[in-house]
Amino acid sequence: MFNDIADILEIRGDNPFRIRAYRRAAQNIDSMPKDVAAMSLDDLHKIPGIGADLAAKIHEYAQSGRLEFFDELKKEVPAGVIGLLSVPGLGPKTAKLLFDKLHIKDIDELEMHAKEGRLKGLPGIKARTESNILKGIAMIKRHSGRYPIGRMRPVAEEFMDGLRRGAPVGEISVAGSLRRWKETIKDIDILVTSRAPQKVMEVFVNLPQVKDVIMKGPTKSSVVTNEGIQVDMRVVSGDSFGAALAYFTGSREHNVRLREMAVRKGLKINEYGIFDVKTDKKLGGAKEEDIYRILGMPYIAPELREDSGEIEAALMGNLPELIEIKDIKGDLHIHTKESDGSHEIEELINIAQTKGYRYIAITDHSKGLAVAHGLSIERVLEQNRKIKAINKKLKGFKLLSGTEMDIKSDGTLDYPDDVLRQLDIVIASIHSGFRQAREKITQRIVSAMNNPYVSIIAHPTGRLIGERDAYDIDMEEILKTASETRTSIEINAYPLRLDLSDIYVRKAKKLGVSFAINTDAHVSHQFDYMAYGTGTARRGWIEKGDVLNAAGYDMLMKCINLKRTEDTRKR
DNA sequence: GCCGTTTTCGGCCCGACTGTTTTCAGTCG
Repeated sequence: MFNDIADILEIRGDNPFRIRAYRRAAQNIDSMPKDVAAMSLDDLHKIPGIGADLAAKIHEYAQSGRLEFFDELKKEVPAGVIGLLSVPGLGPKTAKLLFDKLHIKDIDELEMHAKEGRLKGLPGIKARTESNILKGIAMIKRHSGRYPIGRMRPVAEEFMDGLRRGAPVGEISVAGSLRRWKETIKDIDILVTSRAPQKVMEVFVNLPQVKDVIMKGPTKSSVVTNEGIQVDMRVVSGDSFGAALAYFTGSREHNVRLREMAVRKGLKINEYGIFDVKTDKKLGGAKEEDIYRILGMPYIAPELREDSGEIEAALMGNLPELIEIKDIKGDLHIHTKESDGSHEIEELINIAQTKGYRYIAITDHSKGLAVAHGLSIERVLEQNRKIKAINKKLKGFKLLSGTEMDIKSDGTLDYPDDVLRQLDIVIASIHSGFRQAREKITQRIVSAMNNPYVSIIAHPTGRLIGERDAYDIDMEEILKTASETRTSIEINAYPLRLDLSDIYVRKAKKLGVSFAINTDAHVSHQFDYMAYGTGTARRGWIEKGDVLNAAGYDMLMKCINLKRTEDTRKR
């Protein structure tokens, strides 16, 4: 709602800083793990960017379900006019013009007018603008919104390969939200250094996967792929690479904070470097670290750059030592041919060893998940025996016998304790009853965590990004129970899941929860999904010590057995 | 509309590209 208000204020031509205040508040609320509707006025006021006025507005909406200010604004500018802003190249000034002069109230009306050539002749609009608007409308009709990161990474890699092969590039890097490992990505940002920017641009806009060129200048170009994905590229010289990377990686909010700090110190930051304002002398910019160092801070990892406390932490020397992919010692959630995977155990061991892992857990589905050929008690015990036999032959590598046990829709577990006891590790997860009431689903997971043999809750919210919403659970209750019962929460690295999500990961960490970062691999190449898992973990400020499968084998087994022997079950 | 070891009033990040303009506004990131 605050974003909509900001849009309307923008169309009205209101004070830009007031508009920014609404946007900043919206962004900060969006990244809150807590429901702001349940917060007191005092607590609301503590959220950065929310002062007396916005706190009162949130409160008003939480109490009455309405916001009078918003209702009043909508009388001035109909909701559909806000929608016009989603057309690329069409901003608030044009939206206002179209609404005032032609009474265009939504995208359909805009398309009609444009097709009939009735936009031409308005001040500042000629044939070119009209056709650009039509192109923009066609584009948002094809696809609007964001793509899951798993879809975007490979596209970015293709572009970078194409540039490396065909263009005179030095350094090359993804930037933007892709580099920050956000779970969904709007467009791909690529930064390169080159002494021949024009040449790079020519190669870029002529890559085979490019369908349309949105803009093309000497240092900055944007294209759209055949699939409708926008790719922005920026070329700078080597001595500006760091500054440009920082600028282009964002987030916008993080950059604004840095630049504000710079201004107070008599400095200026842009994509070319960090400068002394008075002398215009360049103080740095070849490396990202320059910017942070000159502002008096340690380097802040891209995943943290959301203006959600990382700058304060950096200034205080309290930044986390984020987990890295090389810290991962094994994958604890893997399927074999026995259920719905593609490989035999022996093949999986080979793949794991090439990854440098010290152990993996074999966790096929349990009997309740018949569609995935879940293992009967007999089959899982047979697999357990087989794993123990293989283990004897392995050197410097351990195989854990496990299961991804279904938490059935009535809340019971799919295997009895005397079966679970024989396995090395038990993951529990939900595959049915997604639409049950909040208390019911929460209770299913809580009671699974209260079982001493359940070490990990896999994909705890069941969401599939862009396809299926999370089921309705009381996350607070689940994270609290996880912490109390020494149950790890999975960060499922499957790119469509990324479940637990970054915001909750950070909250869980504050509650003392431990994590397992697992790929849920069903086929060999999915072992590579681990990077998405660590990316999400890093966005949640996770350190090596928070992660079960960053521990060595002995410590891992110690953690699992601690819960088993302690028996924290509520009786 | 927010915010303050420079300020409770007066600031609030910075630059590239496009299309329409004869010098710049609008849009975007």
